[in-house]
Amino acid sequence: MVYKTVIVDDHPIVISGIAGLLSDLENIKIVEKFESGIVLLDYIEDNTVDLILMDIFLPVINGVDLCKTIKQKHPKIVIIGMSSQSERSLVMQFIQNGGNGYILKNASFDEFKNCIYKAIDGEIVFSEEVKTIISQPLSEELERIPALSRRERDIALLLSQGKSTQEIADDLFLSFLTVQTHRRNILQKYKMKNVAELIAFLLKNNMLN
Amino acid sequence: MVYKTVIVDDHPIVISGIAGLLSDLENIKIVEKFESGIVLLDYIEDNTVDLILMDIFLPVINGVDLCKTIKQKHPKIVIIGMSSQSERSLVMQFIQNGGNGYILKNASFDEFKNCIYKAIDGEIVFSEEVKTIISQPLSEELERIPALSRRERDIALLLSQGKSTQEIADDLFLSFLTVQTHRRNILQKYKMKNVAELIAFLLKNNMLN
DNA sequence: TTTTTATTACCTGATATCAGGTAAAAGCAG
DNA sequence: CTGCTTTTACCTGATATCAGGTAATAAAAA
Repeated sequence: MVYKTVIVDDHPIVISGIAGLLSDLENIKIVEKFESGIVLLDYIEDNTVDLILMDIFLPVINGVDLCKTIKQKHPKIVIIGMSSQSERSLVMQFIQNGGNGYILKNASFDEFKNCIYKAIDGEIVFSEEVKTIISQPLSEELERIPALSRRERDIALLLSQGKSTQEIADDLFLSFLTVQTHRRNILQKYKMKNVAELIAFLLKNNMLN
Repeated sequence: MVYKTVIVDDHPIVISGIAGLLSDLENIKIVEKFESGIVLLDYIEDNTVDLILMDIFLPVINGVDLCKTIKQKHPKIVIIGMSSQSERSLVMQFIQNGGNGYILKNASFDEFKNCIYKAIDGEIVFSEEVKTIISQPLSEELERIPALSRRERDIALLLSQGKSTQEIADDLFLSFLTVQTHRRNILQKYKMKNVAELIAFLLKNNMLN
């Protein structure tokens, strides 16, 4: 079987580079190249596509939303995201929105080739550097961040569920004033302005649940 | 090379089941079986371990935290998470904390085998059902959830950064009262009690960024 | 073109949060 | 056993949020 492949990138140079790399691959046939996601959406309505390689940073519509939209209508199309630099949360978001893999553009020809074949085979794939990015926080971020105490975690969790100070006090059989103290301590510990920023911070750092 | 493997699960029956499955594999040698994460942490300080298969729902310390702790000191150990049922966010959290793969316990022998070999080979692997779980929201959740309008998204983003109504108004060159209206509309749209719950909701559903 | 949705804006009052200071009892670690 | 951290608790005042209602303009969809 030959996989009909589309490349989407707003840099023509990158398109031709990738096209060159892929031209060697037997069962990958590049049928179209686009510089915009909107045009791609039109195209896949009228044409069969098996594989899409797309830049994540696109004008108008970003890669994550584009991927989501495509997968809703065409779940069988294999979509691999690409970018020059990246960060953990972006990669995870892309995968959560249906992406089948993520490759950094500095990946070697072999990496590209392997990732593409494995993705077609139904796996979720990452290029080497992406793998290290995904499990990065272990060495840097997390060591600097102080942990929540048990009680603080309880309270933060209830805060994330929309509970007020009074409701939390009732839930945990504490005084209103005690919960207030904990709240203040948590905000000070992480130098946050208010609960909104706090919850965002805690969730992004996986410190709740 | 033979991979020294440890199984951690609080159900003895599951341990023996997995041990049985793995006993056929050539270069996988099970050196220990634990029912608790704490004991495992002690063990790996004094012994060489190459591969860990761990249940995610463990007493005392959960699998995600256990994985994080192990990877901080021993990044080279390959860790695969397992559970009977699972949800998207849990799998993503496990991977973000250094996990090399995730398998549902109902996976076939072949799936187990393939995932383990690929993980050892440096890949991040998921069993079939996990893959479907990861990219699920496309069909169910997301269609029910109304989208944020552009302006609402701007405001929600600034809220998640700890900005007050007045600061947001200044940032976006709007009236304080306008921002207040948007805030109320967003809360009503998703039936949230306050910003804390809202931010938690939006982040969990990838509706910010 | 009409209708709907989005964006902008104002007013009021009740309630909640945030920041300041203070402090005692319990639990853990050196 | 003696510090250190955690958890508990109280007081006050300034500021912010939330909920109620109302409404005009602009933009997009029907």
